[in-house]
Amino acid sequence: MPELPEVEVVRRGLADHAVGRAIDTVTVTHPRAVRRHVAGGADLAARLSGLRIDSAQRRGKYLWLTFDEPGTALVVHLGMSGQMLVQPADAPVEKHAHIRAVLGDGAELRFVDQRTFGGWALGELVEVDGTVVPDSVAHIARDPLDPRFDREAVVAAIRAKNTEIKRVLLDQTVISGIGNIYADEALWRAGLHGTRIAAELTRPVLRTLLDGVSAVMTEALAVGGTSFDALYVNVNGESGYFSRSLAAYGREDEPCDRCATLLVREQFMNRSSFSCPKCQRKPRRR
DNA sequence: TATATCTCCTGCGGGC
DNA sequence: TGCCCGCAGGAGATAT
Repeated sequence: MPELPEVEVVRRGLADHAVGRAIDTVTVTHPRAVRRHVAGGADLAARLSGLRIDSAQRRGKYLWLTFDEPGTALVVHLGMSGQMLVQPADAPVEKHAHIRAVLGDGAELRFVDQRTFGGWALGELVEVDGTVVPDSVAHIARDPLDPRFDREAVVAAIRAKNTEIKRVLLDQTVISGIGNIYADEALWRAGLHGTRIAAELTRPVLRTLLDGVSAVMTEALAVGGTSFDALYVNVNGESGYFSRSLAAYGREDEPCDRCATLLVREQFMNRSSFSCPKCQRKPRRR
């Protein structure tokens, strides 16, 4: 499941293998992959044709390409299973390849997405808080790897929320890039249960939590991100290795690395949460 | 306005 | 073998 480290790996791959190349033609074969582009797949294909890719950028789990046409960006969200692959044009077409962009030198940029939660859309670049981002990304908060990430401002934003801390970590308008996996990992590192009320946590505790978020993402990025199966790969189709280093996520009934208590799985927000019942005490109420 | 819940989607694995 | 069902979860839509 692509979260910030996985999306950053993909962005770096696009920077290495797609930037500088021109787009000849684009073919959209699944309308759901362009549902966020309200003018439709034909419009997206026509507008991309002939553009040269100038840069690959990212905020949180969103990434976008800029072109030699100023002000225009191709916003890409990988959803749960999206892949951006740069392939030789004669390589076998993947079963779930929904968009194919033929690049000028014979390669193809392909958007492959089994569960079709992701997609492409063209957007206008706008300036928000001193940074230029696509308009559809304007509401997304800075992520922990952003050089202008303001930890104290995020601490204040979290303490303003009268809801569970895990919900807040997953709220991309407060802090971006965190999904279910890294939320569980950061909460485990901070010794916090996800149902603790955000507004009741102290500033030092939240600073520790945010430092844990940054650390786990940096460590994951260093080994290519987290892969459980073939659904997350970089632009060359290779998986990351951070799943071997996870301390909480997916480790139900395994001993906690700190205290050896067996980790538990609980339902939260219609998804699974993993925690240590000893290190991460549940709040008394709720 | 803030918070909570629902919905979309497909492949896999388990149970029968 | 084949069918059914639950599960995985990001984010926008809808409900409270």
